Amino acid sequence: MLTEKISAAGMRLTPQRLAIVAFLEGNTGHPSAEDIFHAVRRRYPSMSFATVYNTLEAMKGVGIVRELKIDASRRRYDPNTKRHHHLMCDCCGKIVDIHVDYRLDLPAQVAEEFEVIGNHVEFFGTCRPCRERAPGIAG
Amino acid sequence: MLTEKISAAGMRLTPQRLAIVAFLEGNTGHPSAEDIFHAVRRRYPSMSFATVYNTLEAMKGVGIVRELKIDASRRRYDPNTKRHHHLMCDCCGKIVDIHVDYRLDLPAQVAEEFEVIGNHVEFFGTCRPCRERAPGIAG
DNA sequence: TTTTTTGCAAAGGGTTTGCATCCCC
DNA sequence: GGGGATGCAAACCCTTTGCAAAAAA
Repeated sequence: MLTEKISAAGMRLTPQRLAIVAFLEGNTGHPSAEDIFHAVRRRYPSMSFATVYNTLEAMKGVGIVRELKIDASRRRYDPNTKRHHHLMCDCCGKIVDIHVDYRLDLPAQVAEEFEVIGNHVEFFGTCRPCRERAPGIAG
Repeated sequence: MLTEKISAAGMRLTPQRLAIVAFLEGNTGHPSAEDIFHAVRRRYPSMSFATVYNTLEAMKGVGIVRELKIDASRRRYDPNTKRHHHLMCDCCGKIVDIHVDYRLDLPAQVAEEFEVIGNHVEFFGTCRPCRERAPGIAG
């Protein structure tokens, strides 16, 4: 449970955080801060953007969520911290998880200059619904 | 030359575009719109952000430049359209090109649902200068 | 009680837009 | 000359900040 990770990290368990965590737990939709804000606001009408961003930043720092840079116009958050990658549809923007562990070695020359901690692969292309909706255009 | 690609694409060759292109040609620094704006403005004091963004958007649409999403707080642009990947230093933010052609196959189940057009790998870690500057902290 | 967290509202930074003018082709 | 491109300024969107009030531990 994410809640356990939060208190284990020394973060306080506030109802707002519990609500945010409840929304994120098992969520594979890669929600933005606004998505989270609106979803959580239904239960906590006083919820503010500041709290959403504060909480996400704190959880990010403790490794509970991951910030995705796959969308150029907003940050998205992923509660799945297991190593995985993403595929984004150029047409509808849908983001899909891919659980594959690729072995990606750097050229020796580069490896000398950088100590790699991790990697992330973004695939881009078109999803089947988009292809079927607009054949020859979407792809 | 990028200028040839511009006119070949039916885009007009304005002095502003030539200046932007001159700055981008061979530039491996992954500049942001603001970087481009300031660099070009030295020669063309009337240059506006609108023109920079218009031009980048147009060039992007024609495949002359690529928009990088590696930086969460701003878009960066890469005139290198050859297949390559990037490594970003978590510490100083430096972005380095990696010219490797990885073979990344999707799981069959995913491949049925998505037609992949391309991929991009982001490595994150620490560059040598950062490690030497703050050993044990930076990495 | 102590320290963190919240919520508001305003500010900040990057990007986009509307529109009159300009100028490449 | 015509249609695309420019430049300005304002608007927009997402994110961050300051600070007083509230609440977790």
